Amino acid sequence: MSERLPPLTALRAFDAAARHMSFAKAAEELNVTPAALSFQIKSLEEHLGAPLFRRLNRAVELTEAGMALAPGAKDGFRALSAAWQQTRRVLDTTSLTVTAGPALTAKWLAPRLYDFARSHPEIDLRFSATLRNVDLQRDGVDVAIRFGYGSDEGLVSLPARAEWLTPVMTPDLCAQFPTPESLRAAPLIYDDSISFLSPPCDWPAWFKAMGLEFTPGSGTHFSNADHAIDAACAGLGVALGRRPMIIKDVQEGRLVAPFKTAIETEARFRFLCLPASAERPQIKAFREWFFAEIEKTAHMWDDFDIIPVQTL
Amino acid sequence: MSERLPPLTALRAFDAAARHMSFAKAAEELNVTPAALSFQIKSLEEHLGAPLFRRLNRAVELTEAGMALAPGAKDGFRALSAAWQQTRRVLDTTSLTVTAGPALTAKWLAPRLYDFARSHPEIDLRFSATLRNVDLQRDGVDVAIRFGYGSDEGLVSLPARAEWLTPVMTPDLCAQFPTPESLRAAPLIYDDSISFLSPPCDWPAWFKAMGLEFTPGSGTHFSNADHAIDAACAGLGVALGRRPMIIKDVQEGRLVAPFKTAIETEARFRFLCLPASAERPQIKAFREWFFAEIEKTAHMWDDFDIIPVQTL
DNA sequence: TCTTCACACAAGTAATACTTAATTGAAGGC
DNA sequence: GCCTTCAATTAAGTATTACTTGTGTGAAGA
Repeated sequence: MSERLPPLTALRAFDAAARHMSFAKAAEELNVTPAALSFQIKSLEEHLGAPLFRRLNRAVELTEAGMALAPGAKDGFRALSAAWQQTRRVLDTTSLTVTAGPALTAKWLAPRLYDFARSHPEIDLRFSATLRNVDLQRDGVDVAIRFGYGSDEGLVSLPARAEWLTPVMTPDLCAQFPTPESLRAAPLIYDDSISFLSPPCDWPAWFKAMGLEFTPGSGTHFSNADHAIDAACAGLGVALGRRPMIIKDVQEGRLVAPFKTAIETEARFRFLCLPASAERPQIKAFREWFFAEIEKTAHMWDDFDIIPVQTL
Repeated sequence: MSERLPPLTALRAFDAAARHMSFAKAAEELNVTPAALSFQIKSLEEHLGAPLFRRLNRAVELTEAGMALAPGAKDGFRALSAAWQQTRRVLDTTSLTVTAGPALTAKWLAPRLYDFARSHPEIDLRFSATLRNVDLQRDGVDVAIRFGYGSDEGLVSLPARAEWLTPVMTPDLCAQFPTPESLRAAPLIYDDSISFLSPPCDWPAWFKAMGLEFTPGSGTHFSNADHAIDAACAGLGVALGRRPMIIKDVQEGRLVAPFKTAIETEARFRFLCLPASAERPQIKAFREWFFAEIEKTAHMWDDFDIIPVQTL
């Protein structure tokens, strides 16, 4: 093995050409003329002592050697590029991009974010509500708040408080169904966004926790947790609401949570960021605000019986 | 984020400097003068708009930004380097480096390799017997033959025939201990190199397979399988031998395997190579020879009862 | 205090990368 | 079958980048 590495510009030219399978497109990506790119590839092939591309009529294809080089080159440059982007981001102490699911955004984050923005006017806050599990590195997102059991390989992952569910409804509806037993006759609202939980955290689980027989009947299903809660606010029925989703509506009297029993799941919200970003000032500020904000309302549920769903 | 990537030579200079934490040593690695390297780092810092190193009296240390960049840069260049080396190796159709454990080498491979070398005179064969699990990519090894249950992430892994164990001893000793029952009084040889197997494949397991009571007494222990077999050849006692380890000595009459019952483990020998190497001619030739060689002697054990150890 | 060590700077030079412009060679429309 | 178009190549000239030599600076250690 003569040397550790060939000329890097030539290698980058090869990477672009292999990804596009076209010298012209690769040249465009690198902002050079096709001639320059052709020359780079040629010089790399001379360096190696064998062709990397087979030149066809109006296309190119990789040789054996090219096929051996292409994936590693792609990975290598991707790693370098990611590292560089991350370095640029570390230097940026003003902007902060946060992503979270639509339900948490609507019911918990959005009403509170104004408070954060006001106490940190130097931070340029950008927000992206999506269900898609974004790639922090690739998508230029600094912080993600995600719900689930969490397998956050390679990320800093800080779990929030335990998550549990309790029935909520309008005060009017509560007058009609004042007891857990009577609830079985009430119109029930199902939140399908947490149907992935195992063991399940749904109406059957809650009734079981109360020691009540329950045969699932019909009910209204919503794919988003915030829609389920909104439906409950509108008096459509009784929803099984998660702590962060119901807190605002309960505080402001639109909903009541009359039965002081909740079922707890092991799934939680987690605060996620890249390790290299964990101590950046704006991220530290957001993290501290986020967890402080959760603690602020923790006392509200002191009189609840919390029953872990896996013990049912 | 202005551009995708900074000048690559500058980035490589940074990588070397960060790995050595010294501009002088980095310059030496890249075969340039310290001045050139210093200039490269400076240009990279200008590109970024912030310093990457903090210049101390007679040392340098990474800044926040430098610490963000260094690991990614290291990974990136390592990936590129590995890809390049692999590409060079793909072009080499003459040399072949094989590694295996000392026991398989002594008892199975070494006696047969001459045959392979003779029928492939064009291949420059290099052999490395070690227990260490070498990294094919890093250590420039083309093929590894390893024993175990196999978790060969990222490698082409071809399992050999099922592996089983049966008692072997010298003919003289066999006259003294002609039956499985009598074996309990015989001097037993233990091969500790397979003590990691689960469920265990040792003397208690074999006697259990025979339906015999057995209380483990003393015995001679060897850390290498080949030493255990050698001891059996010397008449020291009865060893529980694996198929590839005993075949030569049984064929040539030094040992006999009188009890036609063997215990089978799920662990096997695997033929391992890098995916990019799988179709290189010399590796293909070696692979085909290896598996054909195993088949050659498969008939020898046709009259054996093979009892999977996990059913015991 | 003097020496040594590690890096920085400046000027000049060597090497490399890139552009423009013309060329080849084959596919596809007419 | 001819012409057009497309993709890559080649050659010559130019711009840019990378490197060397030589000198300078500041601090640690003898």
